[in-house]
Amino acid sequence: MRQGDKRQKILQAAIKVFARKGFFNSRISEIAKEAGVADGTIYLYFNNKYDILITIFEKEMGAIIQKVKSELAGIDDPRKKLERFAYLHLSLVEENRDLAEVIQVELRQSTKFMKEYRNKKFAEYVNIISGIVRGGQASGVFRQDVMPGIFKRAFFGALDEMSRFWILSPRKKYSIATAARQISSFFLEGILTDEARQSS
Amino acid sequence: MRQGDKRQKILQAAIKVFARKGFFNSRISEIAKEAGVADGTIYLYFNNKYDILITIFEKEMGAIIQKVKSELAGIDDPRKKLERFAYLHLSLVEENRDLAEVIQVELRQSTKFMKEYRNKKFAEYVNIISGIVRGGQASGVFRQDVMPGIFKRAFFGALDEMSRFWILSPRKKYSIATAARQISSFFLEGILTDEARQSS
Amino acid sequence: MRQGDKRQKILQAAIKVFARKGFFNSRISEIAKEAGVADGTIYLYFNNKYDILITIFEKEMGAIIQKVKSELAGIDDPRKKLERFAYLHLSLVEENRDLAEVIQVELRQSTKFMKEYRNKKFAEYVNIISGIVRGGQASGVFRQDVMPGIFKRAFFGALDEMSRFWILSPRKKYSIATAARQISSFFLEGILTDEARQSS
Amino acid sequence: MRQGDKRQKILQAAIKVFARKGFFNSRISEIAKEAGVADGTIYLYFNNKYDILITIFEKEMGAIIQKVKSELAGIDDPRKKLERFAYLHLSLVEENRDLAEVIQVELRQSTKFMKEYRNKKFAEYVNIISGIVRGGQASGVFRQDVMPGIFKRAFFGALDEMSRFWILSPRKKYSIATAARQISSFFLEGILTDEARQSS
DNA sequence: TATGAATGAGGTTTCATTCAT
DNA sequence: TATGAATGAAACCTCATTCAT
Repeated sequence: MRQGDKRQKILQAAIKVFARKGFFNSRISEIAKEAGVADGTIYLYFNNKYDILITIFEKEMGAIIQKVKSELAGIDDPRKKLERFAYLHLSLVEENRDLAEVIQVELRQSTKFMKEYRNKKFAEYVNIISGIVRGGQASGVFRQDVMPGIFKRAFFGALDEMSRFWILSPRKKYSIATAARQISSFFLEGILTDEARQSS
Repeated sequence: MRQGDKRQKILQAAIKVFARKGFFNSRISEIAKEAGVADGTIYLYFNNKYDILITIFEKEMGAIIQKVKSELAGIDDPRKKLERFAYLHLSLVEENRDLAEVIQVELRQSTKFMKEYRNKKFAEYVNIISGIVRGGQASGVFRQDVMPGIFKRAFFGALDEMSRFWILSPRKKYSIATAARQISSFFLEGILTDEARQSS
Repeated sequence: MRQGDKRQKILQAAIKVFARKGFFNSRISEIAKEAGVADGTIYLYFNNKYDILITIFEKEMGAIIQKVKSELAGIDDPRKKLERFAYLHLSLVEENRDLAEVIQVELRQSTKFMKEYRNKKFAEYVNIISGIVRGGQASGVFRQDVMPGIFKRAFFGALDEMSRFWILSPRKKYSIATAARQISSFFLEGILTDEARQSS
Repeated sequence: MRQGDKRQKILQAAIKVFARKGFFNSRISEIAKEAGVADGTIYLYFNNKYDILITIFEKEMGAIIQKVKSELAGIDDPRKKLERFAYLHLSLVEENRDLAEVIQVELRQSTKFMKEYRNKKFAEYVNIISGIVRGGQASGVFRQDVMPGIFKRAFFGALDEMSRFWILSPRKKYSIATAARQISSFFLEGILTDEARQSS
């Protein structure tokens, strides 16, 4: 067996089980069974149950960040970048439902996770958004009074809530593309009609 | 002791403890201690630990919905309504940090909570937003192509993520009013400059 | 309310509940409810849960012994006495199913009950049987080699097992009279045919 | 350690503890200690406390039935069979006091045990007796008017009550052989003197 | 006497983790 | 490396009993 093959199997199994049951309701024995290894084997690769969770987050978030950054690198227009980010985020959630559920739940799960662990990967991901905003402000496409630190959270939150909805509901009313376009349009142009805009 | 006084004490204690430790890491004995009652007393008022959580959510969400609805009733302009909603949401979080944390965590906590319990209260809260949007569309202030079902999630998600940030970070860079104004401005007007808007 | 009225109510309720659930699975609160009194009231009349059980046994066994003794007093023939005892025993069980169940279960329940409590009432009851035997031996009706100490247990055991069966099975195949006659005939005449008897 | 060795140890320990304290007053921790295993280990072999009790009953009754049946197979005369059964029963009780106590107590313990669990093993055991009776009736040794269904209970009850007495009293007045002979003689020949028999 | 809310000791059971093989 | 039987700490919850009213 290839080095790390078993480790990978355990991580995949954990994602499945954590997504299905939640971290606290998941049993090490269940992960072991799902991974096809013995309970004890897990402790050869991970320090404890919580360590598996952290590892999933670190590893997968790293991959996601890589992917999103490289995809966005080829786009110049900040507007397109934002819309693309929205599409990528929702697509990734769609393609990795289990992982998405784990990250979503555990991201809030324990204060411990968020407070102690001072989530660098998460910050890096969200900072892609503020980077886009700053770029757009520099090129005069985005308003100067937009505070990137607020925007990044608002934009991420919007996408994240949409994702949660999709994870919970088996069938979607809207396509990913539609949702991504709608959400970016909210943030880019707002929801006012032209008349309303002029009158304000 | 007044009827219900002890029940109330237990609920307040639970909010504190759940916020501090998370639901699964909270111990009944700790809640009892915090409430100044015996462990067993808790079971005179609640069926089990989970029942406490549900009760907190139901009760407090109910109160919040009441408050928000009545506050918004006095406002006509949909734009103001939206901004006011943002402000109220962030204020409520600020004023009830522990409760906010519990609701935030538990809202995602267990799939169980969200799937089984079919969160009516939560839906009711979020639907306040879509109601505002529909009102604005009817009066021609908001664009017709805005999908209220997507908007409500995006707007709530934005506020919610902002709240999470505030709950986790002891000190805020921005005032509530600033954040509320920024976020509503994103959604109302977008972040494009006038030039960018015209060129698009 | 008459003195002792409430005490009586509690005892009756306890018999019902103990019979239904068994001593250990019975709750004081359930007895209280069945008796129509408050939980605390029970402790005005009894020291503890176990005390209720003991009291039931003492009290009811006393009454039964009285009744059986007085009924048998009018019979001379030891054979008739034995058969009458059997009939009375089975009838009493039939008429007081709940009580019978409680006594039967608790008679074996805890060694505690039997060992510590050195069941005088029970001994007195069983000794009615050995009394009959000794009487019969004195009058030459019963064989001299019969050991009354063994006989009393065998006879009581036979009736008791029959009762248990009846308590457990809702419908009886045999009438009480039939069973009483059969059982006494076993003990009086045995089950051998005349041929078998002569050949032995 | 041999497979099942630990399971066996737990069962033996449980028999000891149940006999000493009764089922409800026995603590899992006590059984574990007696068996020399950790509390949790018990749950690797049994679902719960009650399951241990059931297992003891099933397993041991099965063994007893085997033993008694095979011993009786070598005897032809129904009279001898009956006497032998009595002797075996009392001997088994004598040799397995703890087990006997557990079975005796739990056999009556909870209605649950008797009603829900539909005691097949127990029925099988008692039916050995009715089998003997029917055999004896077929060969003309036992009277035709004897109802085997009543007899089996009467005979078993007699032995069982005798056993209970022995379990409770440390020292026996009579030998097992004596008791077995007396009891079978009651049932075979009755207790009437020849004169009384002829006069009746 | 009567109440019933409150107590809190304690038991069953679970499950992350260990370690001998 | 891998196993999985064994561990044992610890938590939820029950319920007999108390006591202020």
